[in-house]
Amino acid sequence: MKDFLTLDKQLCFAVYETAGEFTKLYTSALQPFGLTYPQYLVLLALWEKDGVTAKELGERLNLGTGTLTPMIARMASNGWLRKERSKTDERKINIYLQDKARQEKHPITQKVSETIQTCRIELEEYEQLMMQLGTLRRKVKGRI
Amino acid sequence: MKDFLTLDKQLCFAVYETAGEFTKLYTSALQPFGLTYPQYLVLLALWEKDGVTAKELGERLNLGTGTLTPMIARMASNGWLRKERSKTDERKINIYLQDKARQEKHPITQKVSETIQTCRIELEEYEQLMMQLGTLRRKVKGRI
DNA sequence: AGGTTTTGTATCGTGTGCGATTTAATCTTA
DNA sequence: TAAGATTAAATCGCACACGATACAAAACCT
Repeated sequence: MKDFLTLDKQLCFAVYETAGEFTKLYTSALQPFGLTYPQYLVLLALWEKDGVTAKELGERLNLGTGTLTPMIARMASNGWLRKERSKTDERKINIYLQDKARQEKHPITQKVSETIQTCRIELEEYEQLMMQLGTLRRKVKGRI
Repeated sequence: MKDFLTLDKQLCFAVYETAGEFTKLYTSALQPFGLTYPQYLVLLALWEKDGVTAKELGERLNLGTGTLTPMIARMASNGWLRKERSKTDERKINIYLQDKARQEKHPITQKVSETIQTCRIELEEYEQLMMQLGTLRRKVKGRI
């Protein structure tokens, strides 16, 4: 416990660096489609459930309106999605995929899948990490 | 292997989210000192080895000049560090800690250490994660 | 119903993060 | 040694990411 600072430095940094490497990998895979990594995460969320409000999307992705609003605007102007003010509650914005996003789903996911597979991550490794990162994330989040 | 896309989504997102939670935790711990999380990482690197060039620092932190140059400028104007052009090679910039950074080292690391300890991360968990993240990072980095 | 509070978005300012370009200094090599 | 290549920083443009603030619509409340 006495070298916790050194250790801590390494864990926070390990997560920080790994996230950076993922961003670079996905950026290169997505670049041909004119998508950024965070935009791809938005598409992933919408491919699972379309027509959600900005708030729901933000909760799903852990992003606030300060990040999402301009991002949604960019993606709308690039033809990926469409904003529509809710009829029943004028405060809400519903977000819908456009045809382009539905049509490109397979090529995009195919390309990403191929790219990820070149990393040769073992299934066991994958599952362990998912579990441990989940535990870690909950602990870190719970403390704030 | 057939649900790799779904799994993949979850791993990249798990790393992405965890990094975000760390950022929030550190941001709140460092805010009293007027430091951001990336700036704290710069200090950590310099506390270990002072007087390095911008390039060395960038390699240590995995950051390019487009990120580091303005960050160093901000930290210099906030009194944390000092830039000095190398005498022997005028292209290089050496970066030195200022007194403030040396004096505040203990209070800062103390506060961070306390904050991290509230997460109650087990040593075993910690070491496993460090190892697995290292492996993952190398695999992801190696593929680009 | 009308005032208050809450809620959902939008906007703003600051700080990363990155690829591409630029500039100046150093190194290479013919 | 002078032209060309390489290297180290700086600069630029774009896209997150976040906290704070603003604002309008809806809900709440006697």
